[in-house]
Amino acid sequence: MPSRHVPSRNTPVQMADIARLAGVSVSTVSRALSESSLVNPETRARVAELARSLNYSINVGAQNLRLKQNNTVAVIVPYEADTRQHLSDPFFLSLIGSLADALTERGHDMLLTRVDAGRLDQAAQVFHTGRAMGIVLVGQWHHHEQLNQMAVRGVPFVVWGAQLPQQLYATVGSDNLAGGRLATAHLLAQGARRIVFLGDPELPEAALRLQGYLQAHAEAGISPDARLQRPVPFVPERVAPELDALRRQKLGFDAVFAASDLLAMAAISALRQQGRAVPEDVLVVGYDDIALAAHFIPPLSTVAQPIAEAGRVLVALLLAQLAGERVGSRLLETGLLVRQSSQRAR
Amino acid sequence: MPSRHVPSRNTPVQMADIARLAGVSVSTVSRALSESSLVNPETRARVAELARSLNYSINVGAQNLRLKQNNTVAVIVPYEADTRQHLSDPFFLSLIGSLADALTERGHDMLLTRVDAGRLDQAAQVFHTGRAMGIVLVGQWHHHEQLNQMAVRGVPFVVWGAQLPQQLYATVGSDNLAGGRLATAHLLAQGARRIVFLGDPELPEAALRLQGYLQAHAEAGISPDARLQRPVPFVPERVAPELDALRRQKLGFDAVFAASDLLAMAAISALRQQGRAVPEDVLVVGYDDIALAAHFIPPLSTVAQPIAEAGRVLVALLLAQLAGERVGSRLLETGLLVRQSSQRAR
DNA sequence: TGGCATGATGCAAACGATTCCAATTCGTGC
DNA sequence: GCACGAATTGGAATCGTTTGCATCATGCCA
Repeated sequence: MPSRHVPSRNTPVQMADIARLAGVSVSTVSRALSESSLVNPETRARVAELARSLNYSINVGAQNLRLKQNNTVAVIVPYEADTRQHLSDPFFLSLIGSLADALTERGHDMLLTRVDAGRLDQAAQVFHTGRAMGIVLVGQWHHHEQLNQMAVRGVPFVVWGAQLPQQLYATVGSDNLAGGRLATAHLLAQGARRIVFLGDPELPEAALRLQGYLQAHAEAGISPDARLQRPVPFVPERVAPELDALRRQKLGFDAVFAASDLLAMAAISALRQQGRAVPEDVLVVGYDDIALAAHFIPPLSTVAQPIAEAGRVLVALLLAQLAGERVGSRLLETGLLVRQSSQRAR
Repeated sequence: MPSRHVPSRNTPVQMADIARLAGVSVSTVSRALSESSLVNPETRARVAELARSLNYSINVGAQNLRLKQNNTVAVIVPYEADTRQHLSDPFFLSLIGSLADALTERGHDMLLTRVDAGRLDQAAQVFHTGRAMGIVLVGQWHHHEQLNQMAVRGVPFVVWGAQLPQQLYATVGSDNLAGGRLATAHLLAQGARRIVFLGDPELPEAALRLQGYLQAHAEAGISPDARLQRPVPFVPERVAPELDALRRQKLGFDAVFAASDLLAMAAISALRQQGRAVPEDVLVVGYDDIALAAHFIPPLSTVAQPIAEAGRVLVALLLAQLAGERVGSRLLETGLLVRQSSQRAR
């Protein structure tokens, strides 16, 4: 029994159907639907009405093929194959959300893809197969050379990450150096003298934050203990063992600067396990300003990255590049948000 | 000057190019590349080699058009137009990550789209325009009727959410009723007697959790104070005002059951502001088991939803549906994770 | 009334692949 | 020596649109 409201068609209606019913040719239908001035206003209205009543929607695949166009952008998230790590860091997820918003705003489709970080070159496939007009690469990466090759081959893409020397592609990222310096200077100003750095310096972004950390020390005339710089991957589970190791090695510290909020929260939690209170015994600053940072206990001081802006800028740069412009990298401003986790109780 | 490694072509290489260079017809190239047994093994090898050296990749748009196929799945996230709320709840972001994993595993592309929750019917466009073979709808929704209509029209889709009566489409969701009951029963067992419920009962999922809350009370022979059921949207900023209102109204309570971890964390934070400690003064249980729940302070008791499984099941159901099977809804098991936030200090 | 600009429409060739069918070559059995 | 089947290959139609070009009717002006 057919539905009461809508006659269900098994085969999708297409221009030819409308043409037949309207008694015109497909050419005319095509022109009418694209508001061409070549077609008689009356016919145009008739066709438009018919299309609407038939619930017609154009086949974008065919359209794209004919027009050699495409308005979908691929957002690619590399993952570490060895850990088979899933998409989980709230910051990157938020960035994806932000990209989704920015792309929808501009009327583009977003193709979300994950690729093995080791086979990053195959990211270009999505472009070469014509599935996407351009690529936004988001996430941690150590594959500078592969990206340069992609750029040489003319694949349009932008990267969320750190700006490196000899770089043939455009990146968007927060000012990691300044961020690291801000956070560390703040901790020093609060009286901290032995500050642990948590983060993976193999990732350019984290490396720059570490550099900022060192720079702040230099500016304050303090030479940091290198043993307090702890290379940990961005996985919260790895934090507690690291802090335990510090304790076993009897390396005292009075503050922690973590290269991500997730690490910072894990650190606070681990410290609590050790019986050390934040901020009373140890000061902590994170990085990212994820949604939960403000609601953490204690509220987490952190270096804010402008996420909403990040999505917009990434998209803008990609589109500019596609328009033929020669675009440079963009550094987004970072700001230090001082909350309770880094304020020495009076 | 051409690149050292790869001659950069401005126009993408296609079958015709290979055919010309190999001295065969496009038909043969097509067959060779699809490993057809119709073509001579030698020619096949020659063509394959040529394709590889030219860095050829097929144009999937054209292929899809010809084959009337399509292997991209649209993941649609409705948003509330009035609040213009962005994609931010960690749970939904994780679910998207899980879907991305499940789809990549099966070799499908994922198109991420946001639509105005008021215009949910236009979600079907992505299907009708042929951009996607099917749809996964994720997120909060109050649009039962619109979804039923989509189902009637034959749009293939599955929904993450609650199972409702008179439902013509398939949903996947955790057992919200059981989850709400588990959490509440646990709080009651811990000695709580006045339990606040935080969540928006206009959303079917939250409504079921509330129903579980009531059911647990009934089973314990306790009649809950209706004034403790607070309808708040899933926005952390709305929690503190709600708890303040409770205080002004002098409605005492000794526990909180929040319909999401985000709300629970906001609640703990707000309580702390009021000078009430968790779990010493108030017990708290959340819902979702987001990554941070375990690292919160105190570690958050919560009802775990199996996120990784959720993605896999959603995809499996959609594909089954596309294969012509008549699929029913699926309820995923929920488990209560008791951490410190709900354990009365001894 | 004839010529011509103008407006509205249709035909057919693309876009880049797949596949049915016909054509060609070759080997083989009678 | 001829017919027939198998193995390869090419030609051409097709998927659903767009668009250059040709066509045709109409109106206007001389």
